[in-house]
Amino acid sequence: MKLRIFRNFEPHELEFIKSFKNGEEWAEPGTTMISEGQTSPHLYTLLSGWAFRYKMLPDGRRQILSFLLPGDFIGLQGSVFAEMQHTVEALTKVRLCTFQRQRLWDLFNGYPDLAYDVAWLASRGEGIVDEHLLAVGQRRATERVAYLILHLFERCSTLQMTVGTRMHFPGSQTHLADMLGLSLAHTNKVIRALIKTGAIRWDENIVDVRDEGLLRKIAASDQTDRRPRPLI
Amino acid sequence: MKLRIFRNFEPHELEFIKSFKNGEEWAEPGTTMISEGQTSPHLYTLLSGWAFRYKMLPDGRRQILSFLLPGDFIGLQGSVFAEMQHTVEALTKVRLCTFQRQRLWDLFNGYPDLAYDVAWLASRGEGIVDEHLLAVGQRRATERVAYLILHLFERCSTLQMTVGTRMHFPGSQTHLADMLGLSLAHTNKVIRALIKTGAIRWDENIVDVRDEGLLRKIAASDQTDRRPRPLI
DNA sequence: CGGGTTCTTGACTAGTTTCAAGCAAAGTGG
DNA sequence: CCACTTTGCTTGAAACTAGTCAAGAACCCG
Repeated sequence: MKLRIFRNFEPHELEFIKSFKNGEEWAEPGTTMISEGQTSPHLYTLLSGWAFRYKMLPDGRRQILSFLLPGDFIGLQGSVFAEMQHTVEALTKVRLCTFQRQRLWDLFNGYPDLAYDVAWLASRGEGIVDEHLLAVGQRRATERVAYLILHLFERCSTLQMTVGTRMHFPGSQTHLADMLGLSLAHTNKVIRALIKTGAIRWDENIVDVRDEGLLRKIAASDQTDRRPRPLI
Repeated sequence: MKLRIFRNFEPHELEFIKSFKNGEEWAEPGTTMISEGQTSPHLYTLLSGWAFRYKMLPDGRRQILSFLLPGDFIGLQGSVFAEMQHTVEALTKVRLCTFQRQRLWDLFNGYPDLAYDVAWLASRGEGIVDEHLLAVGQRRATERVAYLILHLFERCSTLQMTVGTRMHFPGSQTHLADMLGLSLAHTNKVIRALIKTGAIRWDENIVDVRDEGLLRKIAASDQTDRRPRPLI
């Protein structure tokens, strides 16, 4: 998986990444990789598959904070902090690159460029959550759904996980609802309505962005964001 | 301002911080310190006063992403990224410590402990936004307001900006509404209702948490978070 | 072939927004 | 120093968005 969206690394960096790397693991869909309140001994990079971060209220209401795609760091917050503030769950079967959390310190100590990349990824993560907060706080239901589709489509597109105007979304509508702060029933109605406008199609987990311009108009969105990213 | 909530620094670190530091500035309330889409040459640390980060939709709807209190970094995202993804505005008169953005690289390069602290602050920032997203996405109006009061009170308390159970909140109800994703009118009604429960009082920008337990119960919240933090 | 998800839809309800109006406090300018 | 404007707070009534409840259909799994 050599994408030009990843920046080039120096030989010594690659060497460190190799040594930093602890191993690879597979996790089945539904696996909880990291739990809120716990101190995980590992850090991960998502190599393939989808995952998501979420928080829950005592009574069970769940807010999905973000979806994680290949290249995303998992558990960084927990390694800088003491305990994780959120839970991470695999949405599909997932391949992970595992790191030892203690070695993060070595990284900061000896590999400033990589440390910078880590900060970059953390910063990018916050940017994504900011964008979600804007959507959930200010957009109405239809706009929100349209926004989320565009957001996911753009990220997938960067990772070459799209085929033309189509993208595979492995989550259920419940996942969308929990991400958007909407009820399942209403999320469904909005999706149906969006399909009727002709902006998208939606069959069997395949989302087809038929009319991106229209979808953007519906989302009340202008944002575009395609910057190169580091790979760790 | 020597608080024990800040960690101790090594002499060489203090020296670098001094050299890293570019100067101090004052900004009046309402000043836009950093604009979305722009590349600011500076990074800031908030030394005193309140500020807030926000994003807007094309039609003017505004989502406040977080409030910034003394010790918080401003513009970190923009310095790691190319351009800022949000706007930062002073809520009160504000004292800032300014840094040259380019020197952030020197920091990562020569001061891994400080770089780690920067990552820590970035990570903490994301945690705060996560918490807000949970609130805006899942809590209903009354719970949200209660949550936000508790959140601000705790942060102020850590910074010793509270007096007993009272805290000065320099924002207007419009700011609260824009943070919570509620209309101004409804925010006001909810605040009135909260006062009636006896959980809080609210006079002239002074919020008095009369019954923290009750407020927590209303917020459907358990979260507490008082960890030591680095000062940069 | 059940039994369990996920999706779909409709009817009803409730939480929130919108609209509107009034009031108090704080500026502003003549 | 007094209109006059502006800003922020407060409240009520009406409208509407989204939630809740309920039930059926489609699909998958064992």
